[in-house]
Amino acid sequence: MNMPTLTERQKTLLMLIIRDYIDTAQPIGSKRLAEHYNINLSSATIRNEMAALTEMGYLRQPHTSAGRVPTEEGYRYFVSEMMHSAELPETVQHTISHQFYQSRPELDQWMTLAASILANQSQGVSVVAAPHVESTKFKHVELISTQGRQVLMVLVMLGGEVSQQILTLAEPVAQERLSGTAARLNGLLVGQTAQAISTLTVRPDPLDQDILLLIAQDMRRMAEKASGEIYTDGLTNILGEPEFSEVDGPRRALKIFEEPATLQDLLTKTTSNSNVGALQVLIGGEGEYDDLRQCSLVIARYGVPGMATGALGVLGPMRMAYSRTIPTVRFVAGLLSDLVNDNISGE
Amino acid sequence: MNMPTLTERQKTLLMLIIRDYIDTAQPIGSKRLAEHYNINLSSATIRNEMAALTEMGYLRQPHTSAGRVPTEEGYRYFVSEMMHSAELPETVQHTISHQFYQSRPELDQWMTLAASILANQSQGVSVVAAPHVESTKFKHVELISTQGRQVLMVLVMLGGEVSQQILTLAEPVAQERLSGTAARLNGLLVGQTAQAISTLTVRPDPLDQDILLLIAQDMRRMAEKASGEIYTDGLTNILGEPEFSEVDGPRRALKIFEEPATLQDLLTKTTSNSNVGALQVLIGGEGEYDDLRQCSLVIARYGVPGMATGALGVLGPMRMAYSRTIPTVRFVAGLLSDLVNDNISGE
DNA sequence: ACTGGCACTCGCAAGTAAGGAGTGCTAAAT
DNA sequence: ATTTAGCACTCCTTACTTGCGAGTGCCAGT
Repeated sequence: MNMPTLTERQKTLLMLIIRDYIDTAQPIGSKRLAEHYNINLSSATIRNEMAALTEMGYLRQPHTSAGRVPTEEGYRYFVSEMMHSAELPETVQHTISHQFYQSRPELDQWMTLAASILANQSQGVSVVAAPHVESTKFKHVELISTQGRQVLMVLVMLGGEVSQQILTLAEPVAQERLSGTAARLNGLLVGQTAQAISTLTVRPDPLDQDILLLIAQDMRRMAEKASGEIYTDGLTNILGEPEFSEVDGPRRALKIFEEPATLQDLLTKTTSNSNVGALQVLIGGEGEYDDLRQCSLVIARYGVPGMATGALGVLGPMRMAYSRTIPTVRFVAGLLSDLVNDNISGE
Repeated sequence: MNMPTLTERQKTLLMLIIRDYIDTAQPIGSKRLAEHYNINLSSATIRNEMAALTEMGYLRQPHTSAGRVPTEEGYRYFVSEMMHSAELPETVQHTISHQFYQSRPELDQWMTLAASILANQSQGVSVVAAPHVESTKFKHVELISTQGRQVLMVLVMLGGEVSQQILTLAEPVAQERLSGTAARLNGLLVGQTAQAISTLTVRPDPLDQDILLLIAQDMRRMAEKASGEIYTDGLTNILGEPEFSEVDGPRRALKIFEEPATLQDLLTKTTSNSNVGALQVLIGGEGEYDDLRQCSLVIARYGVPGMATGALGVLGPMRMAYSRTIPTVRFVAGLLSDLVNDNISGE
């Protein structure tokens, strides 16, 4: 795979071909190209250039005498060229922002909305992973006797997340004793991680130790759960695409969405080494993900590094509308970052 | 559509044909039938009976000279005949129960598990709607000052559900005053519905009234949200079915799953007039749901009537494995009913 | 360096023919 | 009266041709 420089003309031609192919899903011929776009070139010249581009690995012929189709390498070139120039129209930006700021200020509302917007704008399948709080730190615990041996435990984290759980104790405990335990633990645990908490020993009341362990356990569970929440939308969008109607390609691609673990893994792994705000485009599974061979994935990480980050992206056919998808993903990622940021600093 | 009685032989034949068609997805001919199953009849006799069954509307010929295929009416007969006899094998029952009782005792775990089991057993798409608490009644409120003007409000319902929310007040309020408000409201509101609460007026502290309104609002929101949660699994199962690979049938059917509102509507409407435990089979959309024309839906309501009920079901091609799906849906519905029941009475 | 022209390739659509599965009907057999 | 064997008929399926056209590569001319 050599990487020679393209002449300006070859570049223009390549971009045209790919754009056209993305629209029509059909091999692009030299004649068609010469007629539809007013480049002052004859089909013969274009043929020569096409031959060169094919030689270089950017284009491919489905069969001896058919038009050209972009290769994965071709798409990569296309994307890298287009990446910086693409911006979402201002009106669209406003519409999207508006939707976010007028929705209820709750995480799952935002996630659902983000998934919906991504799917609609890109006409692909969207995936949004809820922000994962990177260091869950204790802030406050409250113990409330509700009925008999049952106690409601409310746990507040430094990030602002709250978890509640109903405990069933071995024997009834009076509210005063519970309050004492809570007060002592609050004094002791502020700012600690689950890890640290589980190694502590506390004295006066044996109940304290029990509750402490439950707190550590619940904090670990939260960390797990928060990172597991995945929102998705637009599953039906890609079913209509021609490349999916033939073989069982869609099954293999959609299978990924049925296994949250795999998906989660994919999102975190591919974006873990990239910064928030940076955007990554995986074309054709990049040789690693076999189930995504015919697909492309545009993903980005969002959130506040070191505090809470998540990932979001769009899956589509390799022939996806990158020029629409990429700016949308970037914009929504930025928006969510802002929201997460507001949320953390505000609470 | 006349509804004549079938002879015993016609009945046997019809059942055989449908069962075979469900397996093979191909029109069933008289010869094949005579050879594969050892009924002591010649193909000619079978042909006569088939003609009769066709006449009565239970079978259909795709074209003049092809085998027979069941009509919707045929499937209905099949289902109604099979309904009572079908039981899930004990070993399977145990396996499933086991999975439930060893999972974490949380609602969303159960829902996910139920969806997963239904999808796997039936090889269709499963839908599980979380139980909707029919009368959300107040039990307890707790107000905890966390930081500055921010207050954590924890709301416990009679059914055992808990909701927490962070309020931002106009000005900082001391914990003592919050506790006073909480105590007064707790005394006043126990057992009341959101509806009733929102009409009350409370005196001593103006803060009381504000909090009261927030409580009512939060209770209404909870009621909404609880009924909206839908879990689904096995979306890719039906993509492999031959009836979906041709036209855009799958798109139309799967579209339903993209709009939670529609789905919710379908589940509640079709099961609202049936008792918990009763099972309903919708074949071919029953003329009402156009998007489901080629599909069947097996649904059941579960839970404790008057307290909390939900719905669950399986969507598949009309040619679905009813003999497996129906008992599974029934069994899982029963299981979830027990779990909901335990949950309500236990807390 | 570009373009017009030309021979060539090969997929695609339409048309044709053979094959076969399945049917309905009739007449004979039980 | 019911079942069965036989037969003519229908019409889908498959395979095989054939012609067309889009597209190509290359060469010679501008």
